[in-house]
Amino acid sequence: MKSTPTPAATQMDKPHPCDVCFQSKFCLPIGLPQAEMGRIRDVIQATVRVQKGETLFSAGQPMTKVYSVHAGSFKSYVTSPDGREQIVGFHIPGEMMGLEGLGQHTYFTDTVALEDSEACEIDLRALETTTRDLPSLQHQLHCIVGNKLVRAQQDQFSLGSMHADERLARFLLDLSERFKARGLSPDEFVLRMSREEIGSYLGLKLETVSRLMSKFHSAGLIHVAQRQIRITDRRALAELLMPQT
Amino acid sequence: MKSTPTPAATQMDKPHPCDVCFQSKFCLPIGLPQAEMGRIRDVIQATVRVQKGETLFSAGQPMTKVYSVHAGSFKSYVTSPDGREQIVGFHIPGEMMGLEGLGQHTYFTDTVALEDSEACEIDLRALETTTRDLPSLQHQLHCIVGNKLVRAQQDQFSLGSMHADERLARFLLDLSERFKARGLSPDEFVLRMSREEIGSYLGLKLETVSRLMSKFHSAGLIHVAQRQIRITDRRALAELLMPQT
DNA sequence: CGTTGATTTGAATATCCTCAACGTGCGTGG
DNA sequence: CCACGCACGTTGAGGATATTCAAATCAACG
Repeated sequence: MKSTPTPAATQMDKPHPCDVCFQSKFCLPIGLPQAEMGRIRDVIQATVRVQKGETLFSAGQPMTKVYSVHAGSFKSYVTSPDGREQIVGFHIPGEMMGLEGLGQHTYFTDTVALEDSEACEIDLRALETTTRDLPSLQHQLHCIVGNKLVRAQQDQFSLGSMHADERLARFLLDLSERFKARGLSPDEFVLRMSREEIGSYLGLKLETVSRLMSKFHSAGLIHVAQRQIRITDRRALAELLMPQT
Repeated sequence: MKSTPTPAATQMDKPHPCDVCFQSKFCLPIGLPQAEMGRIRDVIQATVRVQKGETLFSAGQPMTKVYSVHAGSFKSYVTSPDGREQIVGFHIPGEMMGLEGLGQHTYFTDTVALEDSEACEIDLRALETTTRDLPSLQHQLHCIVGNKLVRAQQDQFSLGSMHADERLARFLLDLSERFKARGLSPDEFVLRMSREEIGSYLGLKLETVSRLMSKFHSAGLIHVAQRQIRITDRRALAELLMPQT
């Protein structure tokens, strides 16, 4: 399954897509010394292909790797003893998955591809060793987990304090921003997840999500055709998040 | 404000209370070489006293330190642009605060003492430097952030998939476990936060929390007298979390 | 004691959910 | 190429859960 055959150093000019997660604007700026970039790349072991619906890793499994999305998209969900599932995150290219296993060395979520996708494997041992040598990589890792924690807190806010329509608006705007950060169109994109999956993530039922999509559509905030979304009135969508105005 | 005057090495026999967060059962077992323990202690700079209601750090502030609770308790909350507040966590002795700032070097929550409390300051630079030299400390830090991420996902499950009574039951059982892990009674304890604060954390209104406390009380699950709680039927409380049984 | 803030309790309401029916798009196979 | 079936999505009506508003009670503290 190894699909990174060329030594890292030879492709310095053309960044490997997996570097994205180490170069996000929130973290280190691009432009590290080449030697360091080479070593950072070396912790990326291989690229695995995962078909739509297939599981990348499961809760309870011993954890030896973290992953970054190379192409496609994934969902992560937790399952309670009585079988209820809650999606705790969607992942698009450049984002890391599996970090919550850092402590127990056990995955805590089931992570499944939403479409045919590819993920980069990063060996945990190699990552830990290399971060010790390479302060810039250490900092990068801290950035990533810090931002994961921030995102989790934002999700908590959404679930705990926002109304259904605000949650959906935030979801759409957040996705839009993330696409933009990856160089994709922020205004027009395809949802890779079902209404039910969106609902699970937002703590809503699929019917509620559907109703709100229709409501946003007829209010002229977005154009919806199945999973194809176009944001037509970003400002109004953003204003939903500030109810008093 | 410095209240750790004695060199770390001289008090090896009697662990400093702040070590707890570096020795949790979920992370490294106690019993590191003394030299390492000494260096780990050295990253703990000082102990700050915070009076009830005072702020330890605020969202948006530049972040140079993380903190661990030495004594007392804290709440962390996020505030939206329109002024709504959502408590995203309570912290008891041995737990770390401020880690979500790792990425942006900016705090993302307001963290406030629920009672007169003490927190240990840990300089971020010192922590980063020392973790590079000390694999055991690096691993410890990874454990802590990993467990933070797991906890955040559990909170997301609670907020997104559980009913009000289940959320409160989980809250009480979770607190109970954390007290137990710190050597305190798991069955009888004092809530340091108001009904409103519990409600904020659980995504409920204070009246709902109050009603459920009363309901649990009359159902014989717990004994409630203001903020004094005694868990009288742990099993029944736990069964609330598995609705089908 | 009287004031203040926190908590409890009640009644009416709103939001979101459940159940159910219907529509739409897409792939498969005739 | 069209028809069928199936998964997904939409829409409606009624109901449940948690909220809002309001009032009463309790505890702490000067």
